[in-house]
Amino acid sequence: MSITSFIGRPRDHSRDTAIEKAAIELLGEVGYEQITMEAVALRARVSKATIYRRWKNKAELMVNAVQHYALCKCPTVDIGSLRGDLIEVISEKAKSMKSTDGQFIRGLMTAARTDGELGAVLTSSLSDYAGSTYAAIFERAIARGEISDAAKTEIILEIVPAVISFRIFISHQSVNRKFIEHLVDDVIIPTIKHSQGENACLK
Amino acid sequence: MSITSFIGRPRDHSRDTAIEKAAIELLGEVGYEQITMEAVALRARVSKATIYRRWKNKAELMVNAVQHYALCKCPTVDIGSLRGDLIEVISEKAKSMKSTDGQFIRGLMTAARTDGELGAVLTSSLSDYAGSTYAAIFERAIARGEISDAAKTEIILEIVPAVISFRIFISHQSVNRKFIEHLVDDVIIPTIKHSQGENACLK
Amino acid sequence: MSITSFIGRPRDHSRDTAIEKAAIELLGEVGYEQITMEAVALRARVSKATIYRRWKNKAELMVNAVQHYALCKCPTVDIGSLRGDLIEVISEKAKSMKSTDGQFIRGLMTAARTDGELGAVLTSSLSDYAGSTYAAIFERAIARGEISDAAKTEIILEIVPAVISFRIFISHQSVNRKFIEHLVDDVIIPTIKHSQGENACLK
Amino acid sequence: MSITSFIGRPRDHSRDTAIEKAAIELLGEVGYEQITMEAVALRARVSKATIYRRWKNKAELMVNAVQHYALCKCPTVDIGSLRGDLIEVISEKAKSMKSTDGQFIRGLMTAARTDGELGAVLTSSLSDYAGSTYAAIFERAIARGEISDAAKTEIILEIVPAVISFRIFISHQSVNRKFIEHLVDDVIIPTIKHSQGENACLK
DNA sequence: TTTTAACCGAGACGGTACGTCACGTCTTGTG
DNA sequence: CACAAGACGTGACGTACCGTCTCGGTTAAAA
Repeated sequence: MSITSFIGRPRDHSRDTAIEKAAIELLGEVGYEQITMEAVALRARVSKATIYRRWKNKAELMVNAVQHYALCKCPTVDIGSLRGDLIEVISEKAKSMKSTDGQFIRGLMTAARTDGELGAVLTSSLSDYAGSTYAAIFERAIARGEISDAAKTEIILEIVPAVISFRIFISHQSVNRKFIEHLVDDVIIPTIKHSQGENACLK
Repeated sequence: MSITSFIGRPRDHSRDTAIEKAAIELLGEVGYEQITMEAVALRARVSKATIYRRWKNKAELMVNAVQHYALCKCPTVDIGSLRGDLIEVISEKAKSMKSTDGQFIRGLMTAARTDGELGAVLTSSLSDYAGSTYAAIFERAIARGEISDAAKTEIILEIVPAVISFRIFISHQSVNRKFIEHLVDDVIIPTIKHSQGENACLK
Repeated sequence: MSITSFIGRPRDHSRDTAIEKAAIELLGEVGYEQITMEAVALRARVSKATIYRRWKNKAELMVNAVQHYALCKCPTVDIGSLRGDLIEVISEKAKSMKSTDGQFIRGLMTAARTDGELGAVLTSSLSDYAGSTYAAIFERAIARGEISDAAKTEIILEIVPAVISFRIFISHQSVNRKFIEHLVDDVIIPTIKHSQGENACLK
Repeated sequence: MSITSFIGRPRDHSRDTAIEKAAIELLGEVGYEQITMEAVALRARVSKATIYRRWKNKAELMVNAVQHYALCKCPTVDIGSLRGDLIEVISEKAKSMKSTDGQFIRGLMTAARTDGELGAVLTSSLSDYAGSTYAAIFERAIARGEISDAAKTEIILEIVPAVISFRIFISHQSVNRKFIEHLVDDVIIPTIKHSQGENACLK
């Protein structure tokens, strides 16, 4: 008398991981549409049928793979000041986005287009991915008294990844130290200060 | 005896337009990678060879098509105040991005991925596309004395399309009136004021 | 303590029959290579493993199934004359071959191709199948004194099924009454008479 | 002003031949269902698409290939007597059927099963193949006066290939000299004589 | 006017990946 | 052990699209 009585040979979930791992690696190496299901299967030491038993096509596989991967990647930095932390973490994100992670975003967008439903699923994973890192920074800034508890920081969580990905994927401009400092000093900080009320200037 | 002397039947440039038109239509209807060169040719009543004589591949065709299309779409608004103009034009852009133009951006991103060189080409076209509209708004605001000549507005040209496209294509959140007002009031205006110097607060 | 002492659950031989029955049915319905082991298993309410525990592959299963099926189908006719009996039984055979049994032959040929060894196995089963019916007819004809004991009838056992299956499966000509009479009157009877010696003509 | 105005690049019919040639060769080498479209394409130095542009599937390709091949293979023998000619040509046919040609027949039957229409097409090709050879033999026998003009030989054209293919493909018995002589002496010759009238015995 | 070379439509072609399907094997839990 | 259920590796299938090519035929500048 078992709780879950299953029937037939159970799926080997280690294969799920192997496949997603292979997919992620290839995504970083060759880019979304250069990826071959054959290649994924080969690298995961798995048959194509086994992949298609789990995901209905390439797009679904890739999105799921990226999701799972993204969820366990939350870099933390602690320079000691809001400005320093922001510049540091944005630099990190930009760097990673330029390399492997960038392929994720591209892959996600392409895949999400095919299946609208994947878009929603994507949202949460990406927000989590981007959000948790910044949230920690703002919390520490509040703790240090740099900014007040009342500061509305949500919009920052949107602006930063948006601007960076736009630069990298669309306008193909470099996201260098100078730009990041400009972004932090002239957009983010003023926005936060403004959100703390008119007296923000008087601080 | 001219510098470029050519012999033979001259290229029919009316076909260029027909092809790009077909490409744009299909982009809006089915999305970048569902587009078939066969389908473009069919709709443009043109042979595939005629397309490939003009563009070296699908990506190039699409990017060029979008460029030409974008350049002739610069909506103008004139509400009478910086805030009003911004809210109005952003609303417009967001609306258009949600429909046909949205496919452009996606198409562009996908296409740009394939050929890095296209990215650069893309940059200018998109900046022009987005930029000219906002530029006019800021100029009028300066003329009205709302903001000083010294205001650094370039970064706004980046933030706005970036944030909007991120919402629409990636996080799939709605870009409604409330959000746009939030963006204008709590990010754009503060950023501009800040760029005018410390005395911005005193105004 | 027996010579072959086995341990564990004994094989359920009722499943052997169920599987062969399913195989035969499907053979008649869809033809040899449209048959799926999955389908056989499903119809026999049996698992694929159970089939493969009994036969080493599809070909073996099918041949065995057909063998067992064939052995229990020996129509008997008794018109009262050699000519009448022959025409009658050939008509019957032809009719059955056109329907279900036809698939058998095709199946057999295909199966036999894969594994040469199956050919031999097949031979006896088919001879038995075809042979026993005709043998009875000739015996009665001998008993009636229509033909002598010395008549060599073996070759007839080969010619009749060969010609009929050739018509049905290869040349796709109809095997009608007229043809059968022609075959009996102008080939079979002369052949038998000839086998009884020179004096056959004198009869 | 041309008689046949065609549109588009014309099919390279040399490829038709190359493909069919490759198919025939492979049929002889590995047998019908071991043949891979990939392998055919490779050997014919052609792409798979080119094959599928001409035939809708493997079966159709193979049948057509065999047809074209069969039509140009009509062995001729001339020993000088009906009996000798028959034994000779049957031996030849049997030998060839056991090797390469045998694969044809098998392939044909398998393929014909899938598409009923192919059966008809097959008929003529096979009759021609088998028929023309025997026809020549009987004509010479008539010319020599061995048999009368009235001899009905059509049924022989059916019996011989039927019996031989039955032996080879179904009952897997050898078609040796002894059997062929038996067939000729005890079936074919008596049948022909019988067809010449009752007085045949008196000759 | 004739030549000439590029243009054009149509579609064949080589290539490559796709997603599907069936075979025969294997791995579970249960009887 | 047998058995049901079904995952798994393998390998062929037939399809789709890309970008190239090869035809017959057209078109306008050059000769």
